[in-house]
Amino acid sequence: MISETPRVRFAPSPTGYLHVGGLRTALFNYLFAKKNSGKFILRIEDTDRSRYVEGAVENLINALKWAELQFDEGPDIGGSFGPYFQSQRLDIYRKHADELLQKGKAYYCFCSPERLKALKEEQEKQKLPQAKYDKHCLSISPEEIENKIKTGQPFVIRLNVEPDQIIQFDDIVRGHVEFESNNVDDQVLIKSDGYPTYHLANVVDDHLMKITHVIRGEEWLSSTPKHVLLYDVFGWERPLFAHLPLLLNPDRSKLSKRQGDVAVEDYRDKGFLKEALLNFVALLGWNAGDDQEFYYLDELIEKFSLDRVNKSGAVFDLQKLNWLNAEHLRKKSNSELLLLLKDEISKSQFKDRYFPDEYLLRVIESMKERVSFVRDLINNCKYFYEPPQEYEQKAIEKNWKPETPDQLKKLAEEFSKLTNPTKEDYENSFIKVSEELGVGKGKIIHPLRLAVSGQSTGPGMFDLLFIIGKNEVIKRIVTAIENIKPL
RNA sequence: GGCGCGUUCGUCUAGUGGCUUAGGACGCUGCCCUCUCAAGGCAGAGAUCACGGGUUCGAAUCCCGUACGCGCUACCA
Repeated sequence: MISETPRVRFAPSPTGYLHVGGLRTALFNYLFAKKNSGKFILRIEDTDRSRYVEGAVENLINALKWAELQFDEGPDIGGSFGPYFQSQRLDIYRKHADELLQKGKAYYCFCSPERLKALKEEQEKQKLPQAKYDKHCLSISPEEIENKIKTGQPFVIRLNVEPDQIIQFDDIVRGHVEFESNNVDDQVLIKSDGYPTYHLANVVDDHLMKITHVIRGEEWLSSTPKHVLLYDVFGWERPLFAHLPLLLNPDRSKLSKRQGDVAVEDYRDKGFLKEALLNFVALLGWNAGDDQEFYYLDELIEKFSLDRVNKSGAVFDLQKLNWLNAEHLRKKSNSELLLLLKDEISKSQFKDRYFPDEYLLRVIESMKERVSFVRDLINNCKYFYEPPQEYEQKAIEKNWKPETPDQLKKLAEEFSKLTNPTKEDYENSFIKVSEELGVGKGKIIHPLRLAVSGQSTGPGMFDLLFIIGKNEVIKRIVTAIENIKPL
């Protein structure tokens, strides 16, 4: 056994933001660790200097923290297997590459990019089944190597893949997988800038950090034979592999920026709740085998298992995400929603206005079943925050009759007689007036709604009146009568 | 091109040889509830389980082949 306690890692490269596919990978690692009382480690794979992005690591960590996927070891919190930035472990990789060099399992290569390019073109022209490096530098004598290095010739270190081998491993998700070593290229291990490639770095680090399960996206499946080879050549025990199905665009290609939002930050900024995003992404490629679709994080931990992960890619379906968001929002308590709403107000056009908690709580109670996002608690019912700025034209045409102004005037008069009216008081007054006028409820209720809210949809009429309050209601009725001019 | 992986309603999926006239969810349609919009309830449309061969008394489920899709094929991760 490698270790009693499972240790897993999420190893993103800092390219600027956290991809939702990355979030799913992080989540599965996290769930697996928590479920099995293991450790969840964050490691930054920053070995490509040309792709260095300022602030990317901070973004990554912030996104993970936002989602509440707290890691046990990582860049900003440390741990006993650090450093957790690969760029700070260069000497380690070099040392291990040297070991391979000594064992004859790796070799220096001085080929120029031009020769490599020409080689590839030549191989393609000859229609060779697969294009790979021709081991040209394997035959250079030790003296010559020493000389080239001494004179400052740039070099890389390549893995010396033995031909005619069968490389096999068992993937937790996909079962038995095998490759022929003839199809595996002599992969560069150390680049000419001295940095390791992913292949070397991830194997060395996973071993040194005692990673037991490598849970990552399917795009890595094809390079797993290289990794397996490295474990064997170092004489290390291999971790278990689990390759997760890809997240897909609607056209079934790998989820990409070109076809919509892919950054976790984008979804956060659009107002998605972290609970909903996590819940949604958990269901992409995994299910517990029952009909449950609504989950909180702790339930996911409870039910998660790698052997219920699917093999085929999953389309990222926004409609279902929206539904889950509404579902999670409705399940939240009003006081929880109050905090979120106040935060949203502070970012809205009403940021300078004051609304008592008690008032907002009423708004929430009346609206929570009707919205999908916290910000809808403002945008779908602005009339709770300011008088109607305009009146829905279609509703005017449909409900504003010549006799309406008089009827509403009568209602306003009746309302003005009330002191501290409750919802029921409004209703009683309303019934009284409609009886006196001899008109059906619906004949006045729609114009009333229009006058008070400017809209034709919303919470129950009497809730609306109660929340807005007597004086304001009367004021709005008067304003409406003055301003609504049917065509 | 090579190698690898995959293929159940539009989408996410259940299904591991008979319980399946293939179940659920999102979305869609209709009805109910109702002052509107939602929520909720009910109903409906929607999958010859990619295709073709086998194995078996019996296959979405096992085997083989084909097609299609996707991934990888870098001194990117």
